[in-house]
Amino acid sequence: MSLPADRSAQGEALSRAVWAVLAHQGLEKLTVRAVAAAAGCTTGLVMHRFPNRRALLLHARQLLHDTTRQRVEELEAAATSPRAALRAVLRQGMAIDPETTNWSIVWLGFLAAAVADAELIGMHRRNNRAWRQRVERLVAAAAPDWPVDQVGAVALGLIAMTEGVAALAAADPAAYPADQQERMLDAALVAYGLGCSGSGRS
Amino acid sequence: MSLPADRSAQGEALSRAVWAVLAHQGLEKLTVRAVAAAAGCTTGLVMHRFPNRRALLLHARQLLHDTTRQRVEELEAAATSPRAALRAVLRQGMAIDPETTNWSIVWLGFLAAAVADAELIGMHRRNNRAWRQRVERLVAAAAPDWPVDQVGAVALGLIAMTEGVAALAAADPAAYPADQQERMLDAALVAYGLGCSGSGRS
DNA sequence: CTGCTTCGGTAACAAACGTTACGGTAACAT
DNA sequence: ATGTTACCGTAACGTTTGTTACCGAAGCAG
Repeated sequence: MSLPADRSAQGEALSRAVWAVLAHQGLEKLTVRAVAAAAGCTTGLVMHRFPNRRALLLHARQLLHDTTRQRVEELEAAATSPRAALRAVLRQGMAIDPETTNWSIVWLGFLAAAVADAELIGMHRRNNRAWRQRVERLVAAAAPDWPVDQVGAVALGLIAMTEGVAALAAADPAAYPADQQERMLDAALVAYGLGCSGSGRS
Repeated sequence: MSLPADRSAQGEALSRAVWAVLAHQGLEKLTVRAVAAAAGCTTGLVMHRFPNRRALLLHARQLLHDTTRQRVEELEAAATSPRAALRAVLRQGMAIDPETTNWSIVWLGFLAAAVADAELIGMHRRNNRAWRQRVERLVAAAAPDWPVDQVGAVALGLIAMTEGVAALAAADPAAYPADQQERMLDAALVAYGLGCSGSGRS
């Protein structure tokens, strides 16, 4: 496993190593040496690329957000209807395959690390508020005649539900298989009056 | 701050110190010395009460579950109707005051710590599956004529929603005030057809 | 070929960690 | 009063942590 020559690409590779350690070894083992080992280099390279450990974590956190936002925007652009867009965006927030499960674990790790770090918690709040506004916009587009507070309550319910099931499924994949998560999401969308055809529900 | 003389009460006090450190300093600062300082004793007492740090964490984790279960059972017993019981039990799972917010942060910390600890993740799964069965039972009691899979999907949605909003509110209390969480819960219950009178909704 | 800069690995540092060993004190039994 | 036991604070152990300093190799200019 060799690192890329480009400088910013190295920072990205190191951030990916942070995600890998966070997903497989947990926050307590998230040391500079473990990240270096996961990236296939030594601690020297890590400390030459970032001034200290916190800067490495902050970069990895921001890159995680940028990556998910880009993926979400692609999903939203590819959707054929507002309700399909809402469902697709919410769906990727759950833990329905090994990749999204990993992201959920990493997300949990960063959240736990943010408890004692003002900058990390600030990044979380900025990113999460943007995420919330996006879902509110999607809900409003899917139900144009709803009053504002209903849009807010339903969007909050959907956000919390996907975030919560992602955490639960990440911690216990056997008890929360992908199809149960999808049924849960579709049942909620139908109950809220936001069900969309084409999702395979009877 | 003096510790109680009774032996098991000391273990409980130390577990409470674990919660305090986890809530205010985060998982990364959860050291034996920090716990001892929070409990008002030295590391000697901690290591005489528990064989090692992991045993301390495991005890604190189990005590957290036992405490919440007891509180939930009291709420359930005090409810006047199945739907009121469901709502009361779900409500306490959110982060609607400083106390429940603290518990959410502690819960997140244990979940993040469980990533690399087989015993911690086992405890989480046992406890969470019991919690899920309880909510499914409450949903079935609140809607006796539902088929089993609908009970499961709705219960999962409610569990995930409260768990998720607790995490979100714990990380950003200003953006997720208590009344928004309650409105979210009531909107979901009404949408699922589980709304109960007396919750103050118009 | 020689000098200079850039890069990254090696080794070491102080601090903090979990854990262990020891010592002193209080309570109880005899 | 004396021996015994339980209790817990003190101090130290070896290890691991983040961070720093140093050193050799590679690339380029002259």
